[in-house]
Parts: sequence; structure tokens; C-alpha cells
Amino acid sequence: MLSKKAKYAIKALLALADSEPEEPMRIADLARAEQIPPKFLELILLGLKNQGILQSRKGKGGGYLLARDPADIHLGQIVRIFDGPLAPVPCASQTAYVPCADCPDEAVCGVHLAMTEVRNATAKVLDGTTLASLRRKVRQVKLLPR
Amino acid sequence: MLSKKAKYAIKALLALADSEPEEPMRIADLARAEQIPPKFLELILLGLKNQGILQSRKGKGGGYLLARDPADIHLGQIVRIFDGPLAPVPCASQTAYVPCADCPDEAVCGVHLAMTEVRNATAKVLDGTTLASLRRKVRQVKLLPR
DNA sequence: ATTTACTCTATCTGTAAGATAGGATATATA
DNA sequence: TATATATCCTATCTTACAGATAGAGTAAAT
Repeated sequence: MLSKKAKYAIKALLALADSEPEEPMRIADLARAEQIPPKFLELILLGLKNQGILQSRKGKGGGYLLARDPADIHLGQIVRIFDGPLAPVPCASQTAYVPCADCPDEAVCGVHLAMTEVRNATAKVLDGTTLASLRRKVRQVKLLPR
Repeated sequence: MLSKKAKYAIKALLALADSEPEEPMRIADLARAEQIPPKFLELILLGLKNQGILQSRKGKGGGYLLARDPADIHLGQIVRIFDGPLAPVPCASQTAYVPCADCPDEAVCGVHLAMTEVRNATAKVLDGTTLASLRRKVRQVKLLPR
């Protein structure tokens, strides 16, 4: 399951990627636009800032803006920040590998084998999706007659 | 994250698929072989039985055995039993779809779009893997020189 | 009858998610 | 320099769930 934090983070980042590049957005505005509890969003944006995804400006006219190009911000990174490794089991993680204490031989473990495939499939999608590419897809759908 | 229940279930089922087809295995033996807390495994096997994956025999010489052909038991089914839908968000689930209360238009939601891709990639792996196919892979690795 | 092994319900503990509160700090501008 | 504005940061609350254990009940074999 994707946590609310990760979900809200993606929504907020997407909104920022869709707004004026040099114009900061306030927490309160972002929260209202994306239907997110403001104080909760505050925490999330702060986390994203500490990870170098966002930058902030204090005081009047302040707020948050993207610290990097939307084409350089991958969903995989966002999800990992809030929900940890993508792999369903620690022994299948590439970025945060931890062996199972009980497993005598990982190479021959069915769970390890199957879950490594799941983690690779997930990583392919999330590390292959950027804020820019996702925004592009959303826009494409918006143009479609419905 | 894969729950311990789902993980233990897969391990136990794999062990059963690897044992004599008509010979029941006792909870205690299965627990020892797979390093699973016995009373916890008990619950898990019971669940699998109630879902028609396993059958059981009581009394001396009793235990659990597969209720179906290993080629007919898919990992996706097992994971769904214990961990619910594969999709990271309910609005991306095929088997247990629930719309987001706050989402005005799902078709145009970036989270929905990306997470649908993740769910499809995950389902492709897990619904495409059976106890039989997984056992085959494990055996293949076992034959490899290491 | 007795042993064996599954069946079922209840319960316990710890941890984490989701969320809120409120004071501290920095910045713009009058 | 005072004041309004907005982020920064830490603490805390509540609830739910995962993981696990206990123990009495039931059915089958010998």
C-alpha cells in the first residue's frame, strides 16, 4: 500500500510541476487545491525539502517550489522517501537490502525469487516515471474527448 | 510490504508442492522445516483451507495437503487472501476497486495513472506465477553450479 | 478409550500511520 | 525597526493492524 504521505507528496509535486516554475506555492493553497490536511502537508513538504526535492522561501510571497527539473524527479525517489524500499521483502531490495535472518540460502528461496521480480517490475514503472512524464500523460488524457 | 502471513503462506505452500502429493504434512513439521512460529502457521493454513487452497485431514496420519494442482495455484491469489488487493491504492485495484472520496476525476489523476501501471506490473508477475512454475525456477537454480 | 492433529475464538503487545498543536525562526515590506 | 507572513520543528494523540500466543473444542485413526 502506498502511504498517504507518499500519495499526498506526489499530488503536491505534480501541482507544483504544473504551476509557474519560479512562483512559490503556499502550503495552505496547495492543501486546499489537493484536498490535503494542511498541517499534514506541512510535514510532507518539509521532508521533500530536506531531501533536496523542493526549495522554500519564508515570509510574504514565500512558499515551496521544485528544486530540480520535473524531468529529473522520479516517482521511485518520492515513494522511497516516505514508504521505504519498493521491494515487498527486504531481501529483494536493491537500495536497502537486508537478508532474512532465517533464510539458509536466498538463491534458492521461492519468496526471494518471486518478490525480486515484483520489485523489479515496480521499480521499472516508478523509476521510469518522472514528474514531467506523468504530467505529460495527464495532459494527454485531458485532451481526449470523454 | 508483503506481510509475514503471505510470506509464510507461500513458503508453506511451496513446501507442500514439493512433497509427496498425497501425503499430508503436519503443521508442526511444516513449521519446523520453514522456520515459522507453529501457532501462527496454524492460523495461516486454516485460512488457506477456508479459501479452498488446501485440504486437511484430522487425527493420526493427518495434516494438510494441496487441494488443487500446483499449476493452478497462483501467487496473486495467495497474496490477495492475506494482504488484500495488489494495487498500491484502492482506486487502482481491479479486484477490489474503491474510488477515492476526494478525487474529482480519476482519469486525470496522476497518482491513479501511475499506480495503475504499478498494479498491472505486479499482477502480471504474481498472477503469472504458480506454485508449479516457481518450484521449477527454484529447482533450476539448485542445479546450477555455485 | 485414547492419542493425535486440526479447528476456532479470544487475547496480548508493540509499532506505525495519520493527523493535530503550538511555539520558534526567518523574510519581506511599510 | 516593527509587524505581518509563512515556513520550521518538536511533541503528542489516537487508532488500527501486524505478529504472535493460549487454550478449549472437535474429528479421526488405532
